[in-house]
Amino acid sequence: MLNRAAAQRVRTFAPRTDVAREGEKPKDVHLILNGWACRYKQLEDGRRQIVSFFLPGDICDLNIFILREMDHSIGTITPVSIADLPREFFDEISAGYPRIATAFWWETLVNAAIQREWTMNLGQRTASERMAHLLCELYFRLRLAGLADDNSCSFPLTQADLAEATGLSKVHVNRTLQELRASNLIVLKGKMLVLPDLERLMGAGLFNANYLHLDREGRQLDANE
Amino acid sequence: MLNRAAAQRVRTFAPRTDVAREGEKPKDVHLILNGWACRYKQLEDGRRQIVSFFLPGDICDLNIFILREMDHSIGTITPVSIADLPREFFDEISAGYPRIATAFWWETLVNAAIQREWTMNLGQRTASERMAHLLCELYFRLRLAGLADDNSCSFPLTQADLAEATGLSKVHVNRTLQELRASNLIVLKGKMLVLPDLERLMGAGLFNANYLHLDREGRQLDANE
DNA sequence: AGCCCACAATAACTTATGTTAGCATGTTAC
DNA sequence: GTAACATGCTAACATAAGTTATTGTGGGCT
Repeated sequence: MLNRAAAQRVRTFAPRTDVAREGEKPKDVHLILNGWACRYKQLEDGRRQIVSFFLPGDICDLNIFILREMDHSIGTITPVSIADLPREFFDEISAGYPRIATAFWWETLVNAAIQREWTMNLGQRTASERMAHLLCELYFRLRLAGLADDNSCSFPLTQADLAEATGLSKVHVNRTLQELRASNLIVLKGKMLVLPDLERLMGAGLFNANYLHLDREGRQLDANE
Repeated sequence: MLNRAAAQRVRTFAPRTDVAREGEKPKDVHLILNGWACRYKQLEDGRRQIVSFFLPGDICDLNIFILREMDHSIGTITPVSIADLPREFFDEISAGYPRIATAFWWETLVNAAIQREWTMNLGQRTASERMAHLLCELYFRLRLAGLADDNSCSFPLTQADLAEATGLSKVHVNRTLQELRASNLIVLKGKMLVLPDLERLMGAGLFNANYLHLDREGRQLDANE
């Protein structure tokens, strides 16, 4: 179903380019087929915040076309291929396929939960907790998408990206990563992340996976674990 | 429609009590009829973050019952009355009332946008920008709900609440409020907030109302302005 | 009235994180 | 191979925000 719809229109983007910009009228819903992207917001003076990451399989803002204009931008991290799902696609589904419609609500609610957790992350966690937490989240999500090995995954984010996502300065991100390395919690080198002791990293980040709602019926079976 | 449904079951809560707790199975959707409430998350060591505020007319997490368990708690600030909307209510609506279903999507998407803006707020804005921004948001939302005068509104949050919402310490919240007072941007006393110069406060908070999506068809007419 | 308690205000001091700058390393293009 | 650029690393220093503690203030009880 999704695959058929996705076949309708696929576009590819170079790394570090915008897929959609704040202020534009949202048209289609985007399904990430491949690569990493992010949602970001920017202040007039240039300060940027990455507010979420999109991994393969993620859908950007279901039904976003109900709003008049984008309040954020979407940009790529790596090369990305995206399927554009038109409005009619969703109208059909909500009319005729209640189980799929429910799955869409699920996706929307989980994304909202992730956004809340980010709020918590930025508001309450220290730099190293925050970094550990973010790495855990990305690892879990990648694993769910079948894109992580037993304790490692590919990791295309630069320290500058991590800075924009965590609200820390680039220098402090570097310090924080050194600290996690020194504690043998991570091995991060050349776009590859290894987590030798996920349990301890989760502890260090006060990470509780409940907000990812991994327990949805049918979901658990798809995950590679 | 909403009113009829709301009549089904209304409960009242004392200030500073929980309406729902993290870990519980979500059952109904809550519609706030009266009073202020908030969504919050808590770390094992007690650190708390308020991740959003609920004002009268707000709906907490539409279709939340699709998830297996709550990943956050809902607590009251003031005395609150709440209507519980059962699952069947939403099933009926999405089956038979597409315009109302669309309105629900709108509510959901705007809440997501607010949550993103909070992420930005915590990640990039300084303490006083952050505080100014939060006050602007609450004022705009109250005005939309018909609960604000020309330049003032009732304001039941304590400095401790503001600290938990902004990720600042109580002491620093106090300092920050003093600073805003000294610049004649706010008058905050006895649960009443006056904004003598909204334009300047918005400037101080780098506040851009676009994320509230006040421009929805039909919405603008209801707002008291 | 007088007590209590939550809330607000300040002060003195500590610390986490930001800033600026310079250098090292790696990757891509020609 | 080497220029050019992006990314990563480190150091020295500056500052915003946190911490602890004390005092003030006002509203609600009995």
